[in-house]
Amino acid sequence: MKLGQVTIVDIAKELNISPSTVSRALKDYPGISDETKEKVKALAAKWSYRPNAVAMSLRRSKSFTIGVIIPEVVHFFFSTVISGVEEIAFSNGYNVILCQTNESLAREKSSIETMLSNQIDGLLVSFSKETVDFEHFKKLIDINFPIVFFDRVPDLENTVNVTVNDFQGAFEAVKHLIAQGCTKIVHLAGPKNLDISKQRQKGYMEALKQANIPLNQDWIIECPKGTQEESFQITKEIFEKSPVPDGVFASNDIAAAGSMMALKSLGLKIPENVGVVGFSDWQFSAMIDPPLSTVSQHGFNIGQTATKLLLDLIDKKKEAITTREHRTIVLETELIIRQSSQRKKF
Amino acid sequence: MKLGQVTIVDIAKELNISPSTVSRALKDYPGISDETKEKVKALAAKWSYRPNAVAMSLRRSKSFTIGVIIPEVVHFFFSTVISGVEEIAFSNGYNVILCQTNESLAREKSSIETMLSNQIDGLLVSFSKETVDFEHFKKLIDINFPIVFFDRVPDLENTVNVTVNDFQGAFEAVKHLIAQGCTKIVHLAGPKNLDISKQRQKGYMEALKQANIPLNQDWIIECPKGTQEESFQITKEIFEKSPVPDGVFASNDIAAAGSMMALKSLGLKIPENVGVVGFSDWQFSAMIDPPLSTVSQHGFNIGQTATKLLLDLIDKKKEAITTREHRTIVLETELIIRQSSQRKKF
DNA sequence: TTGTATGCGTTATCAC
DNA sequence: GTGATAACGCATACAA
Repeated sequence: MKLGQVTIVDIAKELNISPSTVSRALKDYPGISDETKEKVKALAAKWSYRPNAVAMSLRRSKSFTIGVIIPEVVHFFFSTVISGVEEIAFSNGYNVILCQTNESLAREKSSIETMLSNQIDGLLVSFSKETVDFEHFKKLIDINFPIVFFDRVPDLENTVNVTVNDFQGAFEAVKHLIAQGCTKIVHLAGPKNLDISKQRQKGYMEALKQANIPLNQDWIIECPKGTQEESFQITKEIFEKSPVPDGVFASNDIAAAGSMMALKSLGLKIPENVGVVGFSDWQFSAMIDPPLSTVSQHGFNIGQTATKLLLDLIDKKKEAITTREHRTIVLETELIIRQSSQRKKF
Repeated sequence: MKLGQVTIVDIAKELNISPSTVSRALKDYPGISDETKEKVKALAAKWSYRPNAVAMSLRRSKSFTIGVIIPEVVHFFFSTVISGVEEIAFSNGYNVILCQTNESLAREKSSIETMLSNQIDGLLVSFSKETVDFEHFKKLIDINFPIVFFDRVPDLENTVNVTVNDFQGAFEAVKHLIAQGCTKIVHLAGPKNLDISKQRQKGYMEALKQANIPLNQDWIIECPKGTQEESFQITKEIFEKSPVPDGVFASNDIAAAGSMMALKSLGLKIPENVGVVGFSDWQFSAMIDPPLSTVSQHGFNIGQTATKLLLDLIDKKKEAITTREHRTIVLETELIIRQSSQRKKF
């Protein structure tokens, strides 16, 4: 019984055969006698031989590892996505190596470098809020490196993206608020440099337009940080002015929750005085008071879809199919109506 | 300008020097002329040379990668831990490769195999609820493989563990409930095979004992799944019987939330009729109605601490210090008092 | 059916 | 100061 890592050579020596025979026996190559196979496999099992994936990576120029770059792990949506990624990757024999950027561009760049150094076969990215220039991604795309963007997608050519229909999701959320009798609806918008923020804002505007409600630019407020405190503050300021709004559409649930706290502190009732809808369906959203209506993005599904696409790209690359197509998969959102917006029942 | 991966050999050829010289120049080895260094570094930069970490791993038998095994990514506590792990790993030049077991033992085993195959330098583990036999870990510990357990720690010798003081946390939570006037306190316990569950239950019992409150075994109910639905159901059943309890101490916040919903549905007021305290301080806990009192575990800190310990173990192994010590770092918890348990103010 | 030789990219150890 | 060589563990083209 050997200590530490047993190699193919150890087995070969013990059985007085060549390493290549061992290698072939272990992989059921045709043209190896059953007897040899048996012997090799038995000893491999006995010594609990474990192939060295690093050596295989080097030899075959393939690591069976994909990298995932996300802004933050501690973010319900992203952790859901990771879960989906991990699921598909694992069942296809791939490993997942993870880096969070903490919304920093510098960290994003260095993480990518490290991952490339580690010979990842492909990359899954949701870039940071600081990322406005996409050169570091463009370089990879130009050399046809498999990469799939999700949720936050760049304005670049020849990319493969997975997003949800943010426009439609926002549109329906606001349409719902209007149907519930809201006419003065504030939009707590996300960071301006993210396309998802723009789309959600567009959806908001389109819903107002279709209902012939005039747009009040003062009621579109950017929440760059997206924290509760921020939206708490912003909501307070707006609702202390006149005219007082009767609806809030927040671009994420955390902002919505902060907003709800502010409304409560002002003595306003939800949904009677103000209807509120968020975005993302965080885990807490069903549990707060009142339960928050929101737009679900199905993060698990995004993760799965993005990973499947990435594995496709990796396979295609292997087959030397170099025609790279630009593709964006848009998954549908789902409006989840809870109490925070149900004014018609009250 | 070369396409694809540039190697040390490419640079050597271009400059008509040997690969070893290039290697040394890049790492500022003594005994290389400044001129050569300049030339090499310039070309490396120009061609954006990126060292092949896989080749280095093979050569040096060190991958600068650590594996993390957790039950679920979509679990606020664990995602917080990951965040801490990633932080320390990254700043020490290590990569993090992640596998979730989904609470399955089979998956736990195969994940570990894969990671070992990938030559990880160390392992961070919080094992699955199914894991009652620790042979697969024992094997690793016996060969002195660097491994640190966190949160859920095994009953094995010579392990390095990071936990929080679950006993003390539970003790203080229940003591607080008693101080708030609760005398009939139910305990929604965690899975029996986890030490953390046992500790929390002990803390619960000790607090009762010190207050001379007789223990009612019927009021310790195991919630093996830990879902909201489960604790909702269990709570309903208990509170429909007589005598009706006036306090709930749940071994996690999700269970507490489910319990609170059940209480509300029974027309009971929180905290007036029933005081509730949870465990873990999930993100949603401050936002539900009423805000949930809970015991914070400081997951980020756990992740950081465990990773630091692991890197220590890895370094020690390198130095061939083989005296393995058994060590358990116990981090303190923090009782966070919110409305769900504040009966004295009402 | 099996063995030999070579190379994946890097670096430590000699040698010059 | 620099170069040649071997080795990390494995897979495979080519021999036998």
